[in-house]
Order: sequence, then C-alpha cells, then structure tokens
Amino acid sequence: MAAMAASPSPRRRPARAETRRRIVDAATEVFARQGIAATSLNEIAAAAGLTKGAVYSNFAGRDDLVLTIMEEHLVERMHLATTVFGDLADLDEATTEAGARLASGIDTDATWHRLLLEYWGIAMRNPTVHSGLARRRAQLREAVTAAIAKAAAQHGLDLPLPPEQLAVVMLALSNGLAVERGVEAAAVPDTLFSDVLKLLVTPRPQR
Amino acid sequence: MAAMAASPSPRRRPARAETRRRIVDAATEVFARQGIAATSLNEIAAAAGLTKGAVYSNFAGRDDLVLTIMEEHLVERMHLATTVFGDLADLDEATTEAGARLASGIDTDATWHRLLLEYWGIAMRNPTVHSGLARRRAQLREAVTAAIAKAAAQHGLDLPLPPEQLAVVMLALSNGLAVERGVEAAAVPDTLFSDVLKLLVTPRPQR
DNA sequence: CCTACTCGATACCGACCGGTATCGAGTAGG
DNA sequence: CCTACTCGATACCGGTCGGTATCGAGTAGG
Repeated sequence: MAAMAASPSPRRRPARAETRRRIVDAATEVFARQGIAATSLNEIAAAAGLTKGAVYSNFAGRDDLVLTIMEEHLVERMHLATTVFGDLADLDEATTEAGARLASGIDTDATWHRLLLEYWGIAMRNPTVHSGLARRRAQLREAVTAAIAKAAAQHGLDLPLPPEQLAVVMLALSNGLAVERGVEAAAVPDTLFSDVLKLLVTPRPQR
Repeated sequence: MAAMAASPSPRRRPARAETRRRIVDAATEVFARQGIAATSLNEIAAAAGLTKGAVYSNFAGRDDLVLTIMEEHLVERMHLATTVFGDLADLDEATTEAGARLASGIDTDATWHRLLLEYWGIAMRNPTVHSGLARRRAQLREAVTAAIAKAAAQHGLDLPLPPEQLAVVMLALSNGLAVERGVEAAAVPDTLFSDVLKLLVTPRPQR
C-alpha cells in the first residue's frame, strides 16, 4: 500500500511486474521469429536483457510462459475478429470490406498464424493445452457467429448456411489460406477471401 | 548383376533396402504419434528394432529421413486428391460425394494433417524445405485444378471462380477444417465441406 | 539504521540430442 | 576357402536443453 503513483522516484529495482512484461514481450518477438519449439529459455531471457533465473522467478516454467503469451494473443485476436464484420450499410461493400480485412490479416499476421498453428500442434498432443485452446476458440467462434448473424439480419439476408457453420468456415479459411499463402503467395489472390465470402453469403438460386 | 530374383534363399542379412523400409515405416508411425520435432533418431531406430547407426547407414541424417517420409506422403496424397473429384453424372451427387470424401479425409487423416502442418511450420523457416514443399504443393494444386475444370466441363457449369482459385480454396478448407475439427469436432459437421463446395460451385444468381 | 524479505544473476545438474569413429559379424565374388 | 566389402551395433563426442540451488544486491517496514 505504500506504492505512490505520483512519484516517479528513481527506483533502482526496475519494478515488480515490469520485468514480467519485458519477458513476455521479448518472448513474443523471439517466438514470432523462430517458433515456439525452437526457442530456448536462454534466448528469451537474453532478448529481454535478463537471465533464465529471472524467467523462473516470474513464471512457473517454459510451459507457463508459452501459455501466458498465447492466452494474451488469443484474447487480442478475438477483439479484432469481432470488429471485422463491421456495420456497413451495403451488402457488397460489407462483404468486400470484411473479406479484405480478413485477407490483410492473413498477410500482416502471417507470423501469428504460424504461431497459432504451432500451438495447435502442441495442443493436439497435450490435453491441458488443448482444453485451454478449445475454450478460447469457442469464444472466438461464438463472436464471429454473432457478428455474422447480426450482419445478416441487418441486410435482411437468409443465409444458405447457419451462422455458426459459416463462422467455422471463416476461421478455417483464415488459417487454411494463410497456409497456402505461406507456400506460394501468388496462388492466393488478395480478393479470394472476399470472393468466397460473397459466394457463401449470397442465398442459393432457385436452380 | 548376380542378383537372382527367382531364388528366395534363406539369406541371413535382412536385405539391402528392406531395412530402409523398416526405418521409414517406423518413423512414419512414431511421427504420427509424437510429431516430427518431438521424435529423436533413437526412438525411430528403436521402433524399427534397430539402432541409430542403421539410420545413419541408410540416410544422410535426420533431415533426410524426414524429407523422405514427407515426400512419400505428399505423392500418395496427390494421387488420392486427383481421384476425389470423380466422374459422377449428377452434379449434386458429384459435389456431395467429393465433399464427403474430402470430409472423411479430414477425419481419418487427422494425423496426416497434423504432420503436414508441422512440416509446413518447418518449411516456413527453412528455404530448402520450403521449396520442396512448394513444388509438391503446386503439383497438387494443379491436379485439383484440372479435376475441377474437367468436372465443370462435364456438367456444363460456368464456375463463379476460376478453377485454380477454387482449388486453392479446397486445399485451404481441407487444412483449415481439420484444424477446427482438432479443436472441437462437434463444431465441424460432416456435411459442412460438401455444403460449402456446392455453394462455391453453383453459378451466382442474377441478383 | 537495521532487519526481513524479494528478486534476479550465477553456477551447476542430469538428461538427451544429432552426429561420428570404430569394429565385428555376415555376405558375395573369385 | 579366402578375401574384399557391406552394414548395423556400440561407444562416445560436443553441445544444449529445462530446471534448481545458492547467493548477493537492493528494498521496504519497523
């Protein structure tokens, strides 16, 4: 209780939880560059200008650190996803915009997709990690589902597929197209995501 | 040149390249169970009933072994993919069938998808591996493209998207839905793949 | 001012990794 | 039968990993 917020006193000790942030930020960067499995605690600590001892002083171990980082990113990612399906008036414009933003996400967040898929691989062999990822992923799925349902109601569409299934397809396409982009960028046009989105949102013809 | 094919003589030495097969098969199984990165040469050799020395006698090293296995699987996978878009007469039936087979592939070949995505992660940080994967992936993409184009011509469809882009979407969905299935199987209905395929294959309405 | 405590640096542990040198058992060619 | 050779087992290398025990510098409370 003796912590005074108004005094920027020249404290020698760096701060209690600021070290934690330093470690998390450094680990995030190194993970993005090298991958999770290929990064050691020493590298993380060195990138943060600290040593392994500091990491073990702030985290239970390697797994705890990884969990913390992915948890943080997953939350951040969910907030982003919920805002993607915006409140545009025109349907064409809305789908194009949403698709474009998702597509740009694929590009700029390429490292994120790499990290997520590696984490997914870890989760597939570790029940504890799996349940955590499943929880977050379910939240994300529900958020996207709600956004799709809302957008559909707004534009008076009756979708050819249930919103929750469309949400799954969007998530799957996001990861899947990121993979194909990674293999050969030229094979995945920028407009592809929104093109597909339009096809999936447009009601089926009478045949 | 003295190799006699007609004599099943009781040779003590197990065979020349049979050992190689034993190693490949064992490695395939262990990789499927534990992942590539988490598997050591000792484990592979032990699973094959051999030792590390045998592996180094048949392969240049760990990377060479991994490459061999993935190459083998990628080829096998391509042959499978080219036959998926079959020669059914009815359009609905054809898309349903193709979607169902792709969907079942997602399920039964779950371990394959895990392996491929891990390998993709490796390729993303290793130019040599990347180029090899890109080569195979391009072949696969072309094969699927050709199959789609052929099926479209057969049914007199004019597709709402170019065949090569549809092929990319199919590949992306295959991986992406496999990921979502791994996270929560109940979120990905069996029919989802074929439902989406139908929507993507049906020509756009006049609006 | 002094004590009790926090936290990060240092040094170190056992385990395990990929890779290599060596050597002996087994085989084929003459 | 004997020699030249193949191939896999064994033993070992240097290096790196996650994790821990310890210790001293710095801080807060009294």
